[in-house]
Amino acid sequence: MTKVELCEVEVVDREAVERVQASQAPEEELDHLAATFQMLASPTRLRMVEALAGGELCVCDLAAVVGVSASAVSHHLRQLRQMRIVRFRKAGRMAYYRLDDEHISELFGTGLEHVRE
Amino acid sequence: MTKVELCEVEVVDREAVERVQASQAPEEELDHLAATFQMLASPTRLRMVEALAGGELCVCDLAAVVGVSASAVSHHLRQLRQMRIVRFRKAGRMAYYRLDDEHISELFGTGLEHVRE
DNA sequence: TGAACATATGAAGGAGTATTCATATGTCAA
DNA sequence: TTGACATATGAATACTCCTTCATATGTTCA
Repeated sequence: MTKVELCEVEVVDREAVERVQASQAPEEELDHLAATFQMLASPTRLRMVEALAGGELCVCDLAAVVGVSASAVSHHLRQLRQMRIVRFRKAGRMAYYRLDDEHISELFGTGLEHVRE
Repeated sequence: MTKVELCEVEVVDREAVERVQASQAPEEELDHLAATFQMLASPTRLRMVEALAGGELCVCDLAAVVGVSASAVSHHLRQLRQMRIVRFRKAGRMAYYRLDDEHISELFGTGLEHVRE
């Protein structure tokens, strides 16, 4: 029996451990949530989110705001789309992006409050 | 003049770009915010945060809840401490951790709402 | 004091990520 | 229809991160 197994078995407060374990969200939900926060874990993408909080923008203008290439922005936008952080509408050859819902700006705002305090 | 420079200069909606750029948070704040979200971008740390949302726990019990070694948990806790996601009190050789403030569970809750909808 | 223990930390390997470059797709305008 | 353009995407490289293993620190108890 290794030390690791001991540590998992000989908990200090077994009741608390079991209670907390029982209330944990399902694994796929936590994976999804982690992937969502991962999208907000990049200064470039945060700039994009902050920019879109002010209204929709096309890819080119978004690239200008955050100061990276349109290619890089497009790669980021695909990820943000996949995690439903942003959605977009096509208008001819342009694509206008906006935040998906109010949860996103709420996350941004709460996070900013936290780092500012 | 390269294509990238063109794309940065020839924006579609110059006024929008300048307005949005002017309202962007300072760089060090966005870096800090990105690092904060990074802390929430791991299923293991999210489990830890969710566990601590139910009250304080010692390192060993936290390791038991999330199912990783005490060493791994300790490494994570150090990062979470540095970003002020958690704080702790020492009691003899034990260390009891809790969430730093209500922003953290708010972020967790808002994020969970988003992925569940 | 010395052994056992809870926690902390340094180093390292393997996995994942961001950006760039090159190119593809689809749209507009001449 | 052809050329220019906005956006999208695949591949590759450089970079960062998570976990494990080994070890250190500090505390309790015999």
